[in-house]
Amino acid sequence: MPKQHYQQKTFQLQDSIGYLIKRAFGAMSDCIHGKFASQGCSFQQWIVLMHLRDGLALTVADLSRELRHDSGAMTRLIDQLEERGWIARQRNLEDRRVIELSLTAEGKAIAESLIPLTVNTLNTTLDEFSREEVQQLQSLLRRLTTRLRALESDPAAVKSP
Amino acid sequence: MPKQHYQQKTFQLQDSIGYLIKRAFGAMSDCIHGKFASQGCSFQQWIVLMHLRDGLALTVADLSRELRHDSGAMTRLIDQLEERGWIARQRNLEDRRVIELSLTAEGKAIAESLIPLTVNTLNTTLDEFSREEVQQLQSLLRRLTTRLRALESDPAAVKSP
DNA sequence: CTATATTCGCTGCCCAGGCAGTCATTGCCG
DNA sequence: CGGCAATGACTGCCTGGGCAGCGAATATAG
Repeated sequence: MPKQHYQQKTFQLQDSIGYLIKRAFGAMSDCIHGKFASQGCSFQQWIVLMHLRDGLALTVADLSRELRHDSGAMTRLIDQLEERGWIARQRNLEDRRVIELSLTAEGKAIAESLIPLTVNTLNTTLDEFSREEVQQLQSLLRRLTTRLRALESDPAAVKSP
Repeated sequence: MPKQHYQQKTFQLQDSIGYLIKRAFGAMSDCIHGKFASQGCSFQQWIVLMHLRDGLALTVADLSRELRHDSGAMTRLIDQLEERGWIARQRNLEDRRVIELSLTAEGKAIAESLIPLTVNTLNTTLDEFSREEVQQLQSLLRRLTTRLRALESDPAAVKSP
């Protein structure tokens, strides 16, 4: 029997963690997309460039998993970035199914030039929060996500933690 | 000069509050949409029904604002719910631009029958969290959203809080 | 070695949602 | 009263992302 954080009879949408996260996510998206809109590089495109720069992903499949996207959607995103000359495709010779992605010099420059915009936006947004509060929020969000993914992959985990 | 929660030289995407919220939101969406998928009523449709049931919104414009949707998207959502016989449209006689929405008996029954699914999902998800932690998370998310919206509507608020 | 399964990148199709424009109605102000 | 802006609901158009399916390449089983 799980804890009764919410009761059926008194349930209010506005108190739901899901509602609050959706709201925060929406506000955050509006904010950052607005800032990037005038930069000639969308926020999503920048995220891809940063993943490549930091070695978090090397292939289309990597990026799809990281960004929780369909591989088809990712192909089209990569197409755009390649057209702009920011990334290059090269087929892997050892496993010819794989296409290795790499940043061009121009792509790297664009990616790095936009770091301050993101960092400043985050710092400005969190200006009223103490260091401890930010760490609490990070920790709570990480635990929540971990829990949700565990339940998703193994619903039986509810009773045997 | 805002606090330096993040630095440009050491910035890592994985630590960003934005990244963590997006991840949590995605996991939460997957979880709840999966649960609703087999119920013949999508989660979004249920949200609309609940708003009407609880008087949080009475018109298409209300719902658009509440759910941060375009009025066009909302019109189409309402179309579906009307086709299913869960809500009814009636033109307001005092202001003939407005269409008042109301739940049918069937719509109300569907909405209420799905409350336990949502409440149980939330409680199960948050089972490993203490009451204090849930309240902290709610509070932090509310403050974050408030801050983001304030910055959006009045960027000058950065320097004069 | 052959056959089957899996992975990878890609494509066509569909749907949800945002944008802009329309029409009707209402409010405001000279 | 007349003109004009604002609001509400709705519609076509376009984009982005999910889904299913493809062909090529690789891994694994018999």
